[in-house]
Amino acid sequence: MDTKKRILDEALTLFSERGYANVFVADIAGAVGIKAPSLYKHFRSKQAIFDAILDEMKKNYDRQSAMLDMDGNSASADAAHFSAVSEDDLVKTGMGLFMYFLHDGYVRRFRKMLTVGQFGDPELAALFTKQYADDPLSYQSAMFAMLSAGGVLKDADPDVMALQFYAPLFLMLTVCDRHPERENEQIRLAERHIRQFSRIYGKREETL
Amino acid sequence: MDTKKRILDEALTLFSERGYANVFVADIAGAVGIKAPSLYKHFRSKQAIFDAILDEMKKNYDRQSAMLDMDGNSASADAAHFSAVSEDDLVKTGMGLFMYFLHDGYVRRFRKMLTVGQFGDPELAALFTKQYADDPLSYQSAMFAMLSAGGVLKDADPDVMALQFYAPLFLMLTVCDRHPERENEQIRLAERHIRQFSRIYGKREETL
DNA sequence: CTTGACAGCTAATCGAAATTAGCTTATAAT
DNA sequence: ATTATAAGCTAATTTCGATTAGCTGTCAAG
Repeated sequence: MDTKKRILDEALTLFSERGYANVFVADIAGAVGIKAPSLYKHFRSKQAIFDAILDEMKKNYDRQSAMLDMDGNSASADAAHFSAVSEDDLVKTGMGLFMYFLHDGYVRRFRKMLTVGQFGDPELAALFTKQYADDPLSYQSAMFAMLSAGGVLKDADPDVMALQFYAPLFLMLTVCDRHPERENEQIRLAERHIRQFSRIYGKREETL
Repeated sequence: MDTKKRILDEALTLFSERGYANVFVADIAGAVGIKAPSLYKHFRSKQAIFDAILDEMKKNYDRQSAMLDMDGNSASADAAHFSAVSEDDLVKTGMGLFMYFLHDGYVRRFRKMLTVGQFGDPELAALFTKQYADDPLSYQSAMFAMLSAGGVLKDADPDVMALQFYAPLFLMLTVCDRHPERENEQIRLAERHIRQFSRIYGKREETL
């Protein structure tokens, strides 16, 4: 029935673990519980499976970023939202985002697949940069600009603030992707990072 | 003559651009100006070429990190070195490091190769994490600890300072690797980052 | 001069993996 | 009941890319 979906799902897992070239159609079939030739009842080729995953991902990302206001265009939220943000608030939302990226099976596998497959394919490279650099930075930059305007944070360059807030989370994600056993260590570090960020940029004088 | 070296050099370029599996021995041979079978006069197999690159890289890294004191063990430098560091000093050394990582052909191609090839191979994943996360962080953490002790910077968690200093540079490197045309934009951003970092953590009150 | 190692070449060979052919069964609509 | 379609299987077939065989020319040592 939904064999087609199961194929996409298992293929994504395998691609994200070993990369496109190191996954054989027989592996995908095996994971689904069928034989390789049967895959061709559902997809024209191995490449078509990959492309289908990509399409689905793009749809998902658009939906998700619409939901989270994570895309670059969002000047939608207004300053009121941010006028009363505490350190704990920042930690909560920051860690929430981090944990979501870290643990959501779909997001995670897709990130790994992109990391693996990107070079040589300009389209993939662009997608990677958009999703994991430009969009988050642009969203957070807007957010920090409002936090500054709202008097919650110091009045510093919001692009740089976004960079200093987000880049550490990105680096820790890449570490976790490669070494799942270091997850807890990285989660603790992430929290320390956000707290310190909040103290450093916060206007209120809290103990340093 | 030094055909062997030329093979390693061209292979590294190709691997870094397209990944191991997408490079054919014929491509490497072609880049060197010979035919595929002739490669086997110099290396036992395609894998042997890859391994040789890796070995050479490890040697280079050890030599280089000994030179730059970039490895984890270096508590060697003493506080005196750091007792009188200005914002411009930090910018100069930080940007120097950034530009070196960005432009040095060898370092750059190796980083891209590791990025591409890492999953599925635990040894490569470990190498990547060591070279591009743990070692720089640990070195810089030590450095910031001294800068704090020396009264140059505020007295904050040095691990987090290192993370907030280094991770943005790392993120910008990955952007540049995928989109060379954005290099200048990223270089400017890197400088803004370092300056702001220095102001935020600096003890002297400079204009914000 | 001649011999042997070296580095290159062309023309096989080998192997692995994707894809196709063609058969079978089940199910659902006519 | 019949038939068409979907989805699976086994057994080819095809393709492609790594590797091997075996020949050739060069050049330095003797």
